[in-house]
Parts: sequence; structure tokens; C-alpha cells
Amino acid sequence: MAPSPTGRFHLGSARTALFDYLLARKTGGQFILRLEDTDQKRFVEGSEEEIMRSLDWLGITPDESPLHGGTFGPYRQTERRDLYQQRANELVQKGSAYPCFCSPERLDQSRKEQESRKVDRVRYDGLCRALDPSDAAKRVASGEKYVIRFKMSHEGATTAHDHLRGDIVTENKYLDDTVILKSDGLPTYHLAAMVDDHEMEITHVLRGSEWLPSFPLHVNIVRAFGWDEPVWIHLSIFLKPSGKGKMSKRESAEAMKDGHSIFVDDFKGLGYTPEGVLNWIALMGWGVAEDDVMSLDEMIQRFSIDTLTPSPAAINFQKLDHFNGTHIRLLTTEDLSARIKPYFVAAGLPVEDEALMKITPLIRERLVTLDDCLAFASFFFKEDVSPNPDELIAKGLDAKQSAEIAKKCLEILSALSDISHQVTEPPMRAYVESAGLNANQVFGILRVAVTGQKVSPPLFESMEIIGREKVLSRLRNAITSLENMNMSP
RNA sequence: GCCCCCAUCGUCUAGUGGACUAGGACGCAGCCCUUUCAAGGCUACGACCGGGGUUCGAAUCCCCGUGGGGGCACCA
Repeated sequence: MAPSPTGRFHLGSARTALFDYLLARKTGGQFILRLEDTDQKRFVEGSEEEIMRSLDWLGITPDESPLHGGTFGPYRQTERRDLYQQRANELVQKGSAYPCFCSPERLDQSRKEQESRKVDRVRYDGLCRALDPSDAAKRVASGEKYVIRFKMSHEGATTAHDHLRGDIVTENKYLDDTVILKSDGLPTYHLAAMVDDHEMEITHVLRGSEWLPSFPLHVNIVRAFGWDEPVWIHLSIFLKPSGKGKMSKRESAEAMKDGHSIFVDDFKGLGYTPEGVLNWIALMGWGVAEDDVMSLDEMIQRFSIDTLTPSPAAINFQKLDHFNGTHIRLLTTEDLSARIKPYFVAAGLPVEDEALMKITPLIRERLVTLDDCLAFASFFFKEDVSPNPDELIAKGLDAKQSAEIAKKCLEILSALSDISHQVTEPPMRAYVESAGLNANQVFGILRVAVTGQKVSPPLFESMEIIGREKVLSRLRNAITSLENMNMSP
């Protein structure tokens, strides 16, 4: 994959990377990370690191990259600049490209003039294309500033083959003499990517469909060199959840508001798992008929470029939540425990591994994101809980009645020396039965008293983990709280 | 404005001329389970953009519309 370090690493790039990775693993190839950093003006500090960090987190670390080295390095285009200059000159020698000395000002003027004439397509006017090659060479040698443009044929048409879309035929009259080497000596994408793909022996080019308009240019460049073409695959782009337009910065701000993001590096902090994110993005642009919950290994097994889809896909965060929850439930207790522990630590709670291993099975199927563990299990590690007095009152009862029930619960539980759920549940149920109450009412009071919240993991198992002394003291506090309410109407 | 791509439930998709009464997943609704919340199970709702062809037969092939998306830089 070949992203440019000009901003944050987003979902679209991640999906391309995933498919690159799957294809490489499937076919025994290498998954290479190449940084397209030829636009020094747009370079963003830290984005190279973010790209690599994101890939690592997803679990699709490149086999070869600026970090890992490899046989096809260097993997940063700015470190390969001589190569592009040689290749650009090669094209000039062959008559497939030419130096252009036009100033940005002249180009700008020409553009404006064409616009005023309302031409169908504004393009280079060809002034330097008409130059005598030896004259041009002399001007280059004399140190005059220049760029190199690809000499596009004006006649005929270009047929480019996309693996998903078939032949794409474009009349050459719609094509332009695009700049392939800039005046700073660095190549534009068009040259750099073609040269590197050839040098690095890239067999499949997977990229976003925003490259489709320059696709004819690219095949023309490859053909001008006389090289074999890779398999070209233009993936659909990701649309915003509404399906109207592609994801934008504005949209990402919206997503952040409800705990989502379009940047891979944000997902960890949001409580998402690599498994969930991977599964989610895999299914956008890849048609899997059934059994769509897949691990990375299963994806490798099932991947094929023939089952990729060309149509644009609206992203759907609800589906991400679904896959995240599903993959969380697939984790072993050890694994899940290790993944949620940092959240308790970060919250300043004294988490103990032994207790955590007991808690994890209780909350596993309740988690959508890992950080949900805090809402479901913080009370286990707190010294005290402070329930909302109103919530201690059971439905259909008043504070006095609720206090009576709480007292009875205390009586029953304090009589037991063993507080394991097998021991506590039968007498409690017997009490509910004999008192003519319903389980919701009694267990509800107990739940709020002991956990401090209306929603919690299963009550009796929870009490067992909290421990006898804490359970009893929390219950006593609840009784006091209810009685105080009673006195102040 | 010009060029290009795309088109099946609200969303992601299966479907490659007859196996389609169009399948799955998310979401949504209901039921079951149940001490809360979930999870799980079951059921319901829900689509071939329109019009022409081709063919004995079209969701599938062709054409034209329409709609959506992308692109028109010394950015990638």
C-alpha cells in the first residue's frame, strides 16, 4: 500500500491496506508499505507514524516498510528521487515526454483565457510540446527552470482494463499533457507510482476509484516504458452514513460526537477492537454472502479479488458496533480481561486480576465497546457505592416498604457465611415467593443497594465477587438511606 | 460545463440467462428466555431505478433516460 503522509490515516486507506494484506497472504506475496511523500508542501508531521501505528494496531503490519527494510527499498519516495529523474529522462529520450518551461503565471493566464472561451476542458496549451527537442535540451542544460510533461497522443483512444469494471475506453482528446516531474525535481504521483510499482514488482494495484480519471494516463505511462501492467483494481469509495457524498473532515467531527471516527488511530481509544474494525471495513466493497463474522485468518482463507465490488458504500457505524460486540464475545476470558484492565487502571480503580477473571464472563456479552466495562463493572472495585435514593425504591412500593425489604435481605444474607451465588439465590427466591412480592422488586432493591446502579451484571454472581462484608455494609447503607428518606417526606 | 464510474431491501451485500416465491447481515418491530441490561433463539417488515430491446426465458446481456458518486493542479 502506498499512502501519502499528508494527514490522518482513515478508513478508506485502512480498507485498501487490508485488501492488499489479504491478497499478499493469500498468494504468498509481500505486503509493502511505501510512503508517497513527494509533496513536501503538504507533508504533515507525525502522519508517517500514525500510518504505521494504525497498521500495527489493526494487526496488518507490512512485511517491508521504511521501518522494516527489505529488498525493494528505500520505501520513501523522497529517498528515490534520482530514480524518477532517470526514468523521466528516459521518457524524454523516447519522445514520450518533454521539458516544459512555462511559468505558473503563464499557465494560470492560459487557464483563465480558456475558461473565458468556455472550452469543454481546460488543459495545457502545448507551447513547449512544440519546442525542438535539442533546443529544449540546451535550455535545460543552461539551468532554466522546467517540469517534464507526459506527451499524450491527441488521436485515438486509450483502453485501460480494470479487474472489476472491465475495459475503460477514453478518447485521447480528453486527456492532457500532465506534469510528471516537478520543477523541484520530485515526481508527481503519476510518474512516481508507476516507476515504483514496476521497480518493486507490484502485481496488483488496489486504489480508490478517485484515481479512475487519471487511469488512462497511468497505463499510457506504463506502456511508454514498455513495462508489463499490473492488475488494476479500483475500489469504491466510502460515502458518509447518509450516502450523500464522501467522508469529510466535517463528517468526522460528527462521528466523534457519538463515539465513532473515520480515523483508525482513534478507534482504540474509543474502545473498539482491531477484530471488529477489520471485519467491518472488510465487508464494505467485498461481497460475502453468508457467515460474515470473520477473523483475519478466515478473511485470508476466503479472500479473492474476484469478489470485490465496484459500487460506492455508505459507512454504517451501527454495523461497526455490532461487529465489535460480536468479536468481544469471541475473545477468551484471559484475552478480554487483559484488554479491559487498562480502563479500570486509567479510572484509578484498584483492579485485581483474580477478581477481573471472574468479572469478565459476567460482562462479556454486555460490552459493545471495551470501555463499556467501566459502566458495568466499576462498582466491583470501589470501596463504597452511593446509590441514588430514589432508585432504591422498588416499582409500586414506597420508601418504607423498600426499606423493610432491604432489611429482610440483610437478615437473610447476614445469616449466611458463604455468599456464593448457589447459596444465596435459593433463600432469596424463597423469600420473594413467601412475601408475595416479585423478583423484579426485591432483586431490584438489592441490585441498586449493592452495585449502586439499576443496570448491572447478574446480581448473585456479582455479590459473590464483591464479597460478604462489602455486600452487607452496602446493604446497611442503603437501609439507612431509605429510612432517612422516609423521615423527610 | 466537460470526462469517467456506479445502480438489488433504510444500510452492507449474495445473485454471472431458467435452481428467484430474489438469499444473508446490520438496523427496526414482535414473541420466547429472563432478577436489570445484554446476549441468544424464533417471527415479521423490507429491494431488482425507469423505458426500450435481445431471448422460448432476464435482477442477470445491449441501448437510452434518470439518479448517485468521483475527477478536471508543478496534490496524492
